[in-house]
Amino acid sequence: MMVESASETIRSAPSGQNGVGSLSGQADGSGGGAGAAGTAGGGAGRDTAAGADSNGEMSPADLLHFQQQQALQVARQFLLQQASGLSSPGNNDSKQSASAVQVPVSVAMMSPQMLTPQQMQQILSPPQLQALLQQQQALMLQQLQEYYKKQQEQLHLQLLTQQQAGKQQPKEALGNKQLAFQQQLLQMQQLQQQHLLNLQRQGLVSLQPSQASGPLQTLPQAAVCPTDLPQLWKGEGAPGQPAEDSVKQEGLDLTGTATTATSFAAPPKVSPPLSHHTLPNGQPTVLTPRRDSSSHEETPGSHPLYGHGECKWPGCETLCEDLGQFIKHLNTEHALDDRSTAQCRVQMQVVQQLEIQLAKESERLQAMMAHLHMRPSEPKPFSQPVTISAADSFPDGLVHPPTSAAAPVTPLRPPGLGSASLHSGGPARRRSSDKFCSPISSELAQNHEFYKNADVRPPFTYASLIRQAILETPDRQLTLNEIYNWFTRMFAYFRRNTATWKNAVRHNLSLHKCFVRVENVKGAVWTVDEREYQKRRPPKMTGSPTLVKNMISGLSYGALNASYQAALAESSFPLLNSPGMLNPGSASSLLPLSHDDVGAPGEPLPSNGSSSPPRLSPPQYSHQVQVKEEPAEAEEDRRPGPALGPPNPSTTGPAEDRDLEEELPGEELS
DNA sequence: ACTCTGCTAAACATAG
DNA sequence: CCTATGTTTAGCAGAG
Repeated sequence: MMVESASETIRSAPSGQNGVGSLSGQADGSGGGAGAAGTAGGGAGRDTAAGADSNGEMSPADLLHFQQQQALQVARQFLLQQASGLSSPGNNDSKQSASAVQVPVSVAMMSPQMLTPQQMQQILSPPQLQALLQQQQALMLQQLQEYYKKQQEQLHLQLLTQQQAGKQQPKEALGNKQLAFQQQLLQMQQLQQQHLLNLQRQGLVSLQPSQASGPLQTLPQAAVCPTDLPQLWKGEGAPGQPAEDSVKQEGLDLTGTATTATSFAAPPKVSPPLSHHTLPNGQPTVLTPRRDSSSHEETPGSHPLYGHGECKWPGCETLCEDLGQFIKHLNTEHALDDRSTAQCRVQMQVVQQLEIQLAKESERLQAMMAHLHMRPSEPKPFSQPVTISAADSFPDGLVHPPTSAAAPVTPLRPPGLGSASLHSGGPARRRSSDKFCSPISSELAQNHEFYKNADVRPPFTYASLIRQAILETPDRQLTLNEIYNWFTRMFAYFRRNTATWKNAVRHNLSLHKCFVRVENVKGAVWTVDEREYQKRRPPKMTGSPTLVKNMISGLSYGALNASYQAALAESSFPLLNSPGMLNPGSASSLLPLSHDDVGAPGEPLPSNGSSSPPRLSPPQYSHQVQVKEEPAEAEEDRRPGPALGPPNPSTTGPAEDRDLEEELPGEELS
């Protein structure tokens, strides 16, 4: 038990480095520095974004309420007018309605506030209603447009200033800022859409496509910002509710629950028009919704959902010869229906997941850079909007997408170290980076694609790489040649200079006691003695004082205990960080699993096909520890073995013993 | 300045 | 003899 918790704390130490973003606060010492920087960054970002947001002055909910109020007012006015037999000359609509109106005085005298829309409908004749609606529609649209225009101006202003400021900052920072702004923009669009929906819902706006394309055409379409999902689906369930309550009491609360259901109809409108690439105000904003999306071929005459001659609608891939055909296809196959909306929804989730991922990774990068003192690394606002979205992400147990987006996220950009370490080339003595390799499997897992393709020297020591290679296999043993293969398979860098690094590998295998050569039937294989490996690690863990401290304190109680904890820390933590786990959505469900897998450090990398079922995990782990017990190198264990022995079993408990039993026979084979 | 660690190079040994 | 595999030594460099 105690061990468990202890290992937890240890685990947190490396995490301070690796998962800086989230756990920054954890690490003390130097790690703490990085963490502090990271958090500071986040905070600043939040501020900035908050500022951007607050520029709106009105929250979506507020705006909606305001509009509802307006609608009510108009309605009241209308009723009053009708009741008093006055028809306002300025109101062209009133012409038709005036004659038809026979509003019971009793009703008219009722305070209009008491009227629900339904009541109004009962009271008013269709023509009257229509007139009313049109009137309101016009009014609201005007208001909306004014509001959004203002918003956009502000946004653009901000964007400009930010871009200028951003020039001195790292590209990615700028990119992120832009992203933030794009998101804001999208958010705005979403807002508009949402309002439209609300109007629609309230029956205040009829949504004939034709009509919608009229004055409303600038409102919805294209990008549905995932960030707004919650909003969208929650209806106006925004934080500030007081106004809403009052509105509801006034009777116009059609929205409430219905919202959730109806709002769903929103996205669909997205599909039909292809001409709408302009932004809300018709301004050809610089910020195209998905300007740097994968579809670079997005030429003027193209459609975001059309590329390489096929429909890019998720899961569609229908071939279309030309744009026209595609559009036809789009309108027929992906019209506004349940399926399309559902797909749209899923896509939103996907995007949202990606954005969350991006935010996390960015944050981590910042923290890493800060920690490395690579740059001033001012706090970047970028992560902010995403952060918000992340916070909101699944507010109300919305259908978490079947993790659709979850797993596939494979960051393909250079690992944390940034350009500095990328000068790979020559006799890179990037040992320093070894600090960061503590959670090697995590780092590897996350950037595995990157290393695989980029000719960049991995920031890991040969020893750790070899270990990783070995541990990745089901039986945690490899021949020299297999190790070579692993290197070349996993790292583009090791496809060159073979003589050099192979020599180094051999050298390391021989040199380090942690690598144990085991004679096999068909030759010799190499295994890892975790205990030895961990034993020599502590001094290296400069990056995480916490860990070192723990190790030291642990040593005082029992050397092995500490090293064992360290082993635990290293072997288990990375898994929590493995790509799949990064997704908040899936994390919760996966975590338990990962915990089980703790024993299999190699796990994260699927490449090897290794991995035996999870059940192996506990055994696996002890297995590693157990390796030392191999008869082959009994000599090594002798010294530390006995002394360390006692504490060890106590921690691992029976598992280890069991493993011993399992292992020994196998080993004795040789 | 010293030590530790890691990398590279190279010499050497051994087995197939 | 050649090659693959291991072992060992030496020098250099970065970091604490």
